[in-house]
Amino acid sequence: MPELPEVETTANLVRPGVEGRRVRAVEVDWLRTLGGATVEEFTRAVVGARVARVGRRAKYVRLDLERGGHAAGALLVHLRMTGRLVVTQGREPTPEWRKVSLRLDRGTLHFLDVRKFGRFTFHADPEAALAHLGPEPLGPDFTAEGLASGLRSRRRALKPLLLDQEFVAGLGNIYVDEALHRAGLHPLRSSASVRRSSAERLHAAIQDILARAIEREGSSFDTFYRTPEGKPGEYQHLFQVYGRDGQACRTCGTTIRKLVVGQRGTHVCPRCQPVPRGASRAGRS
DNA sequence: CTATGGCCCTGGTTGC
DNA sequence: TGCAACCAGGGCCATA
Repeated sequence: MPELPEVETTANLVRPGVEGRRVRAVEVDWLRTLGGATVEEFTRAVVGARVARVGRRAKYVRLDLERGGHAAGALLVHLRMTGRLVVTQGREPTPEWRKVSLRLDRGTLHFLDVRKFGRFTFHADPEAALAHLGPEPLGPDFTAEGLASGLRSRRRALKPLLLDQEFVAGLGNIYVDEALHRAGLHPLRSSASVRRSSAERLHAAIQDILARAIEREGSSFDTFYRTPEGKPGEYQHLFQVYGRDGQACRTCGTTIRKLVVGQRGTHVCPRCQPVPRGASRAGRS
């Protein structure tokens, strides 16, 4: 559930404590977190490297490594549902639910993950590992024209298509529901049927909602997501539909309904987002 | 190409 | 009060 705004916030907040630091040692409590590498392989790839840069691509926090001033692969951290990154200093105790730690020449980067779905993986060729991802929704490659033609060229329900990281990278369940509501589009609406004007509204909604969520350091929808400073995000107070099942739509007063679309809890305002005729009937309340 | 369903996980919530 | 059942869900995979 950490989506683009939460991942961006995480990268921004751990950056000062990590960028420029050298990895002295690693600790691994849960092997699957390494995504298939052995502890020995992971250790060899990471220990002795310097973290040259902390960034974000899609829902990944990316840590670029260097050795002797030359690129030496990257770590890709995917928070999935309950992953968190935190930096501790001195002899602060190891935080609860720690799965992987990088002991740095100053401080320690910890990856915490209650549900163990997250990944903390090394890639010698990070570009190849990220090659399948679609455009960044806040980047120059994500245009209204591109979105409109992308929707037209597919025949999928809007919600699963927007969740597809190959189509556009970084959206998850919460922000898709919010963006579709803002654009007045039903999640089961066929992508091919979306008119140009609606595609433009959807494009604007995605960009505006993500930007505002980043400003507020993401959303804390459950007890797990916290910024690396330990604070909850603030965007959840601005949710229009997500988690508002049974409450009144802030736009029109109609009761918000919860459906299931593609196995995902999905929130709609029946009036703002009219049910499309002929939509695949995947959704039920 | 598109859709569906299972799997991985465990803390918090719900129902009896 | 106690406890079992259920729920959340991103990405990946197999199947239709």
